Order: sequence, then C-alpha cells, then structure tokens
Amino acid sequence: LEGKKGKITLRRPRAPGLNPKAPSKKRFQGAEIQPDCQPLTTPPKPKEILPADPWTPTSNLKMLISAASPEIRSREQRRELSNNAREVLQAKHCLQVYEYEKSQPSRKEKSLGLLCHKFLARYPDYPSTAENNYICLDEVAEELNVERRRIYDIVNVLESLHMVSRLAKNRYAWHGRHNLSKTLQALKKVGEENKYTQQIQMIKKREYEHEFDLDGESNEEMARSFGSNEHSEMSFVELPGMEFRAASVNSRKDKSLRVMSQKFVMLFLVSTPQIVSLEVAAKILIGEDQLEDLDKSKFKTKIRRLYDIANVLSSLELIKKVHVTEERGRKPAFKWTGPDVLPSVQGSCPPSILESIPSKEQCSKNLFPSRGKQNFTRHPSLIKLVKTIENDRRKIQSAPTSPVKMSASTDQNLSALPSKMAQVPAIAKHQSALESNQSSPEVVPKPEPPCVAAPSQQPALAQPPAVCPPSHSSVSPVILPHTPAGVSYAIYLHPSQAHTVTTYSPSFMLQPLPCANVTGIKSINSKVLNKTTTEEGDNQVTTDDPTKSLTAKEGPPIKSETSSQRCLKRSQALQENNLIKKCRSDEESLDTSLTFFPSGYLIPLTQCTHGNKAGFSNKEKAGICSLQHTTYSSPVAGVIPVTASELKAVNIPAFQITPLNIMLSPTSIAAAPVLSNSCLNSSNTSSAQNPSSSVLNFTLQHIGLIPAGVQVPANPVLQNMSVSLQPENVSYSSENMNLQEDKPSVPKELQEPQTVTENFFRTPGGPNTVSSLSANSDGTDRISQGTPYIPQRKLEVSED
DNA sequence: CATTCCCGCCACCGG
DNA sequence: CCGGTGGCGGGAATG
Repeated sequence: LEGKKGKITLRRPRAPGLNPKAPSKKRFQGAEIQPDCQPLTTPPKPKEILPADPWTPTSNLKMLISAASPEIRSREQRRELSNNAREVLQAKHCLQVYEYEKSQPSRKEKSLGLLCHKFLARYPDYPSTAENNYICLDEVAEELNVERRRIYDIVNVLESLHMVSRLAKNRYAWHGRHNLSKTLQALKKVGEENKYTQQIQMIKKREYEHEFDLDGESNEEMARSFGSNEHSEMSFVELPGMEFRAASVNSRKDKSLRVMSQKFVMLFLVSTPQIVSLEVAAKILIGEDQLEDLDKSKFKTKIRRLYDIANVLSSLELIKKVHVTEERGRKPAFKWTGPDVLPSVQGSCPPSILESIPSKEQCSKNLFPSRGKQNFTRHPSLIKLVKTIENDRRKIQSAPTSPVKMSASTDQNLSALPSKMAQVPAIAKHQSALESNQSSPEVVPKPEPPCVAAPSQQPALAQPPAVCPPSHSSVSPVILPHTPAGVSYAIYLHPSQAHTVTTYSPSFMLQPLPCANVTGIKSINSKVLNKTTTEEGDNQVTTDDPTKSLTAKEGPPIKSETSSQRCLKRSQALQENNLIKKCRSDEESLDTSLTFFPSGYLIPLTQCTHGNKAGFSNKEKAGICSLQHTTYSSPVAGVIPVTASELKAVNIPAFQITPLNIMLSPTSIAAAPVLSNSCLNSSNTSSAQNPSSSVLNFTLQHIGLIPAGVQVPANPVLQNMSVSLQPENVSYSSENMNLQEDKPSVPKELQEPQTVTENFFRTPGGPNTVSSLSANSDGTDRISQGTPYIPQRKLEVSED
C-alpha cells in the first residue's frame, strides 16, 4: 500500500472550499496572465502575454486567437443577444478562420507531441561527437515556453531510449539517435526474454474468450500463468556504454515512466505485426498484481501515461497511431515505424555471446524477479518486497558517483555493479566500436571493429568491405530521417533449423549463425501506385496477428472465393510496414548489416540499398535541416528503382522456417514479381528459381499448407495476380485480421472487391487452438506447437 | 458520449 | 529544508 505514493484518495483537495473548477482557472492564468479579468463571462481578451514570445512572428496573433476562441464559441451560441453581434461575429469569424489556417486549436498547440517536436528540433539526430550537447531543462522549458513538468515527460521517454542521459540536476546530455539501434536491440531482447509475445497472445485470447464466453477455465489458467510469469517489475534497461553517465543523480527509484516507455517499445519489437493496441499494452504494463484487478482507474491512468509516451515516440517517428477495428469497434493502437531491430547478437564475437552474457537467466531474473517459480501466483506483498529490496540495492549500487565520465576501463568496473548491467547483454560493448566511429565520446572505440564499414552506404551485406575505415566524423553527422519507401529485406535461414514452423525458440536468437545459406527475398516497396493522397508510403497492410506468428500470415492474394464469410475490408495494402522503414541512420543500419544473423529473421537491407541510391540526396537534405520531422519524404512515384545487384537470387532451400518475425505481405509478394518484370528483368534471371515461386513456396511452407521441403513450382496464378493487382488494392488478410489505414486513401468501394478468402489458410480443425506455453527450466519458454490459434474476429487496422 | 491527453498538485527524494 | 522530479488523476478539449 504504502509503496505507491499518494493513493488516489490522498490527493489533496485543490483549493479547499472552492469548487473543483478552481484549478482550471488557475491554469488559464498561468498561461496568460490576466490580472483582472472578470471571471465569469468576460472573455479573456487577448492579454498579450508577457514580453517575449519566442516562437513565430505571428505568435502574438496566435495567442490572441487562441485566447479568444473559447469565447467565441460561447458567444456564438447566444449571438442573438447582441444586435451588433453581426459585426463582432464577423470579426471573430475572421479570427477563427485565421486561426484554422495558421494555428491549431489551442489545445493541439500544446500537445506533447508538438512540444516534443520542438524539443527535438533543437538537437541533431546525430550529434557530432565532440561537443556534448548539454540540455538544460530550465532553459529548454523557458524557451519552449512550457512548464518544466512537460519537459520531464519528454526527457524521460528519451531517456528510456538512451537518446539523452541525465548528468545532473537540470542537466541532461543529448545523444540523439546514436544509441538507438543498440537500445532497441537490447529492448527487444529483454522483451523476448520476458515473453511479451506470449503475454500478448494470452491477453488477446482472453479477450476473445471473453467475448464468446468460451471456456472459462482456460481463462483461469491463463490468468495464472500470465500473472506468474509476467508482471515484471523490471528495472530500467541500461545500455552498456551509458549506464552511469548519469551518475548518482541518476538513481531515482521511480523510473516508472521510463520503464513503461521501454516496455511499451518492447511490445512493438516482439510482436509480429508490430502493432500494439493501447489496451493490450496497458494490461501488460500493469502487470503487477494483475489478477482481475481490472481496477478501472488504474487502467485509465496507465492509458493516460501511454498516450504521453506514445506522443513522444510518435514525434520520434518510431510509432504511428493507427486503429485496430474489431467487431467490438475500433481501438486505438500504434504501429511501429521505427527501424527494424535485429535480434541482437553482435558481429564481433558471435560465439561468445552466449557465454559472455551472464546468462539470460540472470538477466531475466533481474528484470523479472517473479519469474522463477511459475506455477503459482505471487502474492502482491512479495512482489512489493522484492521491489523494495531491489530498489535498495539499486541505491546502494548507484551510490558512488559524480557525473564523471567513464572511460572504457571504468566501464568494466561498473559492469560489475548493478544488475542493470547484467540486464543487458554484453553485446553492445563490442559493437560500440562501430558507433565509436561516429563519435560518441563515451564509447571507446574498440580497436577491432568487426567487419566494417563505412557508415552509410554500405554495399550489401554480402560484400562487406574488407577495410574498415575508421571513423570519420565527417560522415557521421549524416542524417537520414526518412528515406523513400523502398526497402529490401533478405531472409536468412539456416538449414539446420528443421523446426516446425510453429516452434518458437528464443534460444535461436542467441545463436549467431554465420549467414549460411542466404536467401534473399527482395521485396520492394511498391508503394508505387499513384496514390495521390498518402504521402507516406506507409500504407501498410500487413499485419499478422501477433498472436500467430505461426500461422500463415498472409494469404497471397488468391482469387478468393467469397466463400469466406467475412468480408475483409481492404486497406490499400501496399507494403508491410517493415518494408517501409525509413532509414534514419546509416550507422545504425550499418551496424546491423554487419552482424551475423540468426536464422529465421528478416533482415532489412535498407541502408545498403539506399545508400547506393537516391537515398543520398535525401540524406543530405535531412542532414541539413534537422527539423523536418513530420514530413515524410514522399515515396518515389512508381517503382522504386532497384539495382539489379540488389535483387538477390532467391533460393530457398527446402526446410522449415522459423517463423519469428517473418512478415510477408501479399503486397510484398506481389511486388517482387512486378518488379522483376518492370525493372529487373535481367537481374533476377540468374536466380535459381523464379522469385515468385520461391516466395510462394516460402509462404506456403510458412503457412503450413505444404510440408516443408515441398516445393511448389512457380504459380502462374500468383504471378499473374501480382502483376495485375494494384498494390493498393491488394488486400490481404492475415488470418482474419484486416488492417486498414485510418485514413484510407482509397475508397472502400475500391477496396472491397479485393476480398481475400480469409479462411483459406485456416487450419481445418481447430481454429481456436492456442499454443500453450511452457516454461523451461532453462528460462526459455517455448510455445509448444499445436494448432495455431486463430482468432476468429476480424481486425482492421487503420491509420490515423 | 468516447477518446485524447493537458495541467498542475503534491509526494518524494537528492543535495 | 529546499527545490528538482515526476506520479497521478481530474476534467477540459476533441472526436
């Protein structure tokens, strides 16, 4: 009880004796000082604010307007009252119009997202090495003209991504996106260890059952397992090079927002469709004693917080708001639009990783203490206790300190410290070498840079440069916020993985496999179409139900028979979101491209690809103006140019594919063939098989329609389809789920016709079967295979 | 009415 | 004890 600070009830009544409204009034005053305005009806006329108004030249006007606008409304309603209202109204109207044109409704102007943009605009995505960009909260708050409290919200989230780190009171260091990829890797890993994927599944299943009143019991079991191995009180995930930058100051017990942010991100990284609904996220994040503690208020609060976080993440363009429409209506959700994250593992010392890491077990323990025994639910009090202990430990550990910068040597010492360190796989250290090139001061460049590379435009993985140019700070600053849509992926599979399709084995992630057998499937972003409206090429589409990475995801657009009962709406599905990544940092990408890939993953080749291409120009631009956040670079119209070299031969050996993270959207499938026809004819001819057939095989196998090992000859139908179908119209359903952009650029009518049979891939027998979870002593959990669980409900995701 | 989420009170806690 | 932090939830804007 005491753990949490003010319980709701404790909250001190504001303005004793006054009506609850008091606060709001205060609010207004705070924003604009109006000494004596008559309360009631008087419209707070535009009191100019104090002197300086930092922002735009027109800000005054803005202020006026915003101040007036509320009034306007009320006035409008009783306009009859005044005779001269006409004029007034007109004037006001003008103002309003003006307002709309130039400024947004005041509330939006104050949104955290906007504020965050402003904040981010102040610092480069990739700050140059040397000068540390220090951030002074006071200053920033003042300059941005907001209360400091808001800055904390932003900074806390950024901190969770290690984009900033606290140096001392009021001071933060700006790191930009240099650490982002590492952070994401670490987060992904932790997320995997925590079985978030399964948790998500459980939650969904539960909901599902709830709806239909299916087995109550399994429900119970679920809850139990969920509760036991879940609710993790996990501490902040640190990054190996940065853990203590913040020194003593840093140890604050409540890192809740930060932790929450990290968890939230993890959810995206581990779920296959990379779409997470607020509801699910909230439930998972609440974790704790979540039994049926559906505690409504708590849930609400969590949601609120998630919105805060989401706004910041959105500003960072890591996620984007979408809506998932189910039978029950549409729910807010977010889609990951950030960089793809490789499954951890470093290039430099592949084999040692397993050992070097204290052990996943340990990591998990630290992060999720509850994890050990999983068959009974832990009593809340115990949890608390653990928590407390941990906190104490943390304090102690973090004791020493002063904002001293650590060098590599110290780094090691530190690593011994807190569990925090343990939490993060040691991995990064080695990798840091790569980044060091760029410049992070703190990172000590390791002499042995793995394989390579020049920042940015690296050729394909296949041909890493033999030489590694030491850093060039000059290069580093290149910023590439968005690149055009086309992205390519390669799928690396390891033949040895003869697992069934459904097997999920985390352990693989840790195994650095030399990329044996590389099969590259190149999908191109076919955003192409002339979609006029959507500028972001993101029309995504694909999404599989996270719950089932196992089941087939998308049915290739097959002629569908309407037999399927549900009609899917289609979104303009063009690509899978993954494909769309905008590549932001070359370095990061580089980083990834150089590492060894565990089998079963889709590896984004983006950077490589773009580097050679037009991407450059964009990069440069980006570099120049740090602010152009919001605008997505519009996808290149038409097919994205792909060099022949980029297209790798597709050669998929007959084997089973571990489904992890593999996402193929029909679009992508369609795209390949199209591409080949239009642009790459010559290039792909060399491939052993026709890409389309490979893809088909891959898909089918993945789906489980055909046994592994069986190859299906190129399917004429598919090819035809792919050619003929317009990407936008191609819809595809993953299971029964349908994604839809929130603001569909394509009229539904158009979309409708493209119905796909959703049932097509459904397992005959038991659509409802759910894979069960079993915890292994080794700490890894696997999903036992069973029939894939296929949710019956229809889901649609729409973009905002 | 539902969804978003701003605002700022005030508990904490480091210094 | 002060002042920076940041949990938290009311309730205003918006949809």
